[in-house]
Formats: sequence, C-alpha cells, structure tokens
Amino acid sequence: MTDIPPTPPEDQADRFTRAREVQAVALLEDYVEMIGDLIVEMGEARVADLAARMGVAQPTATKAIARLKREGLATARPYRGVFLTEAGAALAERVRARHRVVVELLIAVGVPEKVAELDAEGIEHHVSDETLAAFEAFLKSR
Amino acid sequence: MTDIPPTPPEDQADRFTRAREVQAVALLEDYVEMIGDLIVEMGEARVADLAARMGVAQPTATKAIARLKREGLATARPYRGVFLTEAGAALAERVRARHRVVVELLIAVGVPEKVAELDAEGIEHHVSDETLAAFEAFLKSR
DNA sequence: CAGAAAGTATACCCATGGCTATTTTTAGGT
DNA sequence: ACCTAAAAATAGCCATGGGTATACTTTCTG
Ligand SMILES: [Mn+2]
Ligand SMILES: [Mn+2]
Ligand SMILES: [Mn+2]
Ligand SMILES: [Mn+2]
Repeated sequence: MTDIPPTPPEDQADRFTRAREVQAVALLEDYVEMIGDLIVEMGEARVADLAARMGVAQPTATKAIARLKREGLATARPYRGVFLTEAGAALAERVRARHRVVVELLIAVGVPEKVAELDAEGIEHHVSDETLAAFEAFLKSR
Repeated sequence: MTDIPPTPPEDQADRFTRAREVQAVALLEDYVEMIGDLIVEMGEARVADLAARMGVAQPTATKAIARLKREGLATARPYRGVFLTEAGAALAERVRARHRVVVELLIAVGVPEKVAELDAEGIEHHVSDETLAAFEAFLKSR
C-alpha cells in the first residue's frame, strides 16, 4: 500500500508561475487585437483611438506600442498610425478567435451576454490551447 | 428604422478597465488562500513556505505580506508566522470556493483535470459573482 | 550555553504599466 | 502661406511585483 505522495511545493508553484507569465502577455494580446480592429473599422490605427478604446491615457498607449515594436508585433512611424507585423497580425487573429470561443462558451453555460463579454476580456488570456479545444468541442456537441 | 448605435469607445474601454482592476487584487487573493491552506495543513504560515508554494523568492513573499497587512487582510509578527484577519479569512474562503467551482466547471465541459487546475489559477480571478452563479447552476443542472 | 544553521527582514535593483505636463509635429482653415 | 488646433512624442512621476545580496533574529545542536 503506497501513500499518495504529497504534491511538492514547486509543483504547486507552477500554476502561479504560469498565471504570472500569462499576465505578462495579456496586455500585448489585447493591444494587437484592438489595433487589428481599428485598421479594419477605420482603415488605420491611431494612437488616440487606441488609447480611448483601451481606456488609458494617450502616453500609456504610446508606451505600449513601443513594447509591441520591441516584441516584433507592430511597427509605427512617428505621428503616423500603428501597423501590425506578420507576427502581430497572426497573434491578433488567434486572440480574436479565442475571445469569441470564450464568450460563446460562457453564454452556453448560462452566463448573461453582457457579463460574458466583461469577464471574457480577462479570462481569455488564461485559456490554454487544450482548454480552448475542449471549449470548441463542447460548443459543437450541444 | 433606427440604426444600431455604435458602441462608444468608453464603453468598450470598461472591460479593459475591469480586467486591470481584477489583476490588481488577484495576487492578494492567491496569497490569502495559500496562507489559509498553510495554517490548516501546518498549523502556521511561515514566510519560507509561502514563498516556496507561490514560486517566488522569500523577500517577494515578505513584500506581499506587507501589502496584505496594509489592506487589512493579514497580520504578522516579525520572525513569527503570518495570520489572517477576519476579513482575510473571509476572503480566503470565498476565493477557495470560487476556485473549486471554476475547476469543476472546466472539467464538466471537458477540460482535462491537470489542465483545468493550471488554467483555473488565472481564470478564477476574472469570474464575477454573476458568472460564478451561472457556473454553479450549470453544474447542478447536469 | 555557545556556535552554527536556518529563517526573516532590509536595502537595493529592475521592468512594467499607469499618470500629468510639456514639447514637437502634422493638418486645417482664412 | 501662415497661424492655429489637434495629435503624438517626450519627460518625469508613482506603485507594483519580481529579483539578489546582506544583515539580523531565532532555533537547533553538540
Ligand atoms: Mn483581454
Ligand atoms: Mn479580447
Ligand atoms: Mn489564482
Ligand atoms: Mn486559486
């Protein structure tokens, strides 16, 4: 009869480490998605519009764009708009698709639409590929 | 025939503002939950154990405890353990219950248990009371 | 009960992501 | 064309949350 080995602390720590890593990219994900939206809706992504939609001051958006550039997700020419790189556009597409699935799943299990939209904005970033696949399977099989 | 009024930018911004607010309390929630766990399992919550389980260096845990004290969620006597206040214990209980429900819901929609545990650690903080209620109703009605 | 080991606090460092105030550039109107 | 208004960049501030290195207590052990 073997005892159940107690979970070692560093294993337990993994989930927190993961959550912290996710948090670090969450902002980038929301920005690339929003830049993509603006380009589609407006033909271009201006810093002022980006800031307004993200609910931050304009210099905050400018700094976020600087980070996107560093990460190779966006380009920008001073006083002109912001553009997505290949990588940025690809990320935006994945993020947009995941966002949709998360909202749909929440609605499917009975969350009111408005609330689903609100909560999904934070939840989405923590949804792994495996969880996303499970969500899609669940939605299909209803 | 009225057009559908386009969502004003500041409304869109609300969800991002909310996500940022949630993020600010997420760490506190995980710490109080873990402090509660340690007290139950070990009889006391030591800084070193807390740090190990959270996956951070010891001074990082010490600083987090300072913040918990400031927020009225914990007390601590130097070189002795950490304790929860009434408010801290109440928060820990709510957080623990919510965590369980989120994990169960993920499993219920087909997410593998291991993955559910991982993803839930981040997701839980973004689950509003309304969404939590919907999750509970869904789990009950299966 | 003295010395060593372990645990904790403290002092600094860094990056992120908010902000306001100000400067610089671009765009528009007369 | 010029002047002005709007947009964007820059500078400088703050809090948070991560880290190392080191000092200080407490605890254990011979
Ligand atoms: Mn989001
Ligand atoms: Mn989103
Ligand atoms: Mn958590
Ligand atoms: Mn948790």
